[in-house]
Amino acid sequence: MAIQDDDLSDVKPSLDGLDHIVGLHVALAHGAIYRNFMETFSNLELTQRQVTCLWLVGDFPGISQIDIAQLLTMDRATTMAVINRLQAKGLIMRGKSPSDGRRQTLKLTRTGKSTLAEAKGMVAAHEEWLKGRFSAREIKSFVDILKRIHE
Amino acid sequence: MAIQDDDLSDVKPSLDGLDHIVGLHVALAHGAIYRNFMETFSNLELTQRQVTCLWLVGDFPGISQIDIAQLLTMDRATTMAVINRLQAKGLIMRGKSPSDGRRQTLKLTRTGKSTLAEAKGMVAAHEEWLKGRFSAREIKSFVDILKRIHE
DNA sequence: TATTGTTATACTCTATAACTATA
DNA sequence: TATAGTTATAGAGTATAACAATA
Repeated sequence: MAIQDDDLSDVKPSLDGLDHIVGLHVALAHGAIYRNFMETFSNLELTQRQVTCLWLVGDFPGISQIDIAQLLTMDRATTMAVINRLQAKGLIMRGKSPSDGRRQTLKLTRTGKSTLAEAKGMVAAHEEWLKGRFSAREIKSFVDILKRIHE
Repeated sequence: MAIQDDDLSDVKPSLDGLDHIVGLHVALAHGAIYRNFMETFSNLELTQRQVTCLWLVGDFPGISQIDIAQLLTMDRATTMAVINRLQAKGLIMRGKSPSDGRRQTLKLTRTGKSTLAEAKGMVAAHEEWLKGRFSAREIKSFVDILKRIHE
């Protein structure tokens, strides 16, 4: 008689059967990075997405929502939601574009500027946690592959 | 007089200033993979997480929620939510563990088994999309690094 | 006391659809 | 017609806190 398909009570569960799924490893690594990020930013109460958007507005004052959406591969409405949260926190101002009435111009508030500066320091710490265990060569190879996936 | 900090109207926004942030590339790659996955699974209406849990239950009939939570680094309540969705779709059955009354034993339903088989074929297609552009050596190096991040 | 499941609650990200204003 | 922003709505994942049952 065949073994019952539920006769696995003494088998220790593992991910072995899924080990070849690259997408799973990406998802798990992303989750680990996400958790360390949130821990690092527990004081500032900012998410990865929010810091990234803040950083972009800092780098390109007057940037529009659609620009951010395209750079981060987000939907217009998704971008709207993230920017709304940053505005509610008082970090970003919306204005009208003088050249194109359809566009918003996004800029950092005074608070936004100082918060971004602080956030950059924390991102550096978080990145050190992430990169510290790898050689520069490994990081380069890793980022090259990631870019070929998302670009 | 200094240049105004909003005098960037003719600058094309880019991610250049964030290019050194490894975590961002992981997030963007994860997003790209997520979107292709959802597209691939639009018929089956299953997410990455759901397929992963279904696969684990298929590999280890009788597995408990806490086992899954630990393998995928999820909270107990988060795992509960995912399993609830799979049960609502009729793919998973809950039972009592005979040896430990605190534990649930999770098993696939008949529908769950056929759905998992179908899902595995689609995961293969999705993984081909992901891995097709890389050499076996690149994939190995990539997965090695991802594992060192999440393990 | 510790573990497992459960429920309640909340927040973020994600997207689609439809509407408004502008180009 | 096309683009940008907006609003409404919905679903998924994530987590914390507190409770019940069990070990």
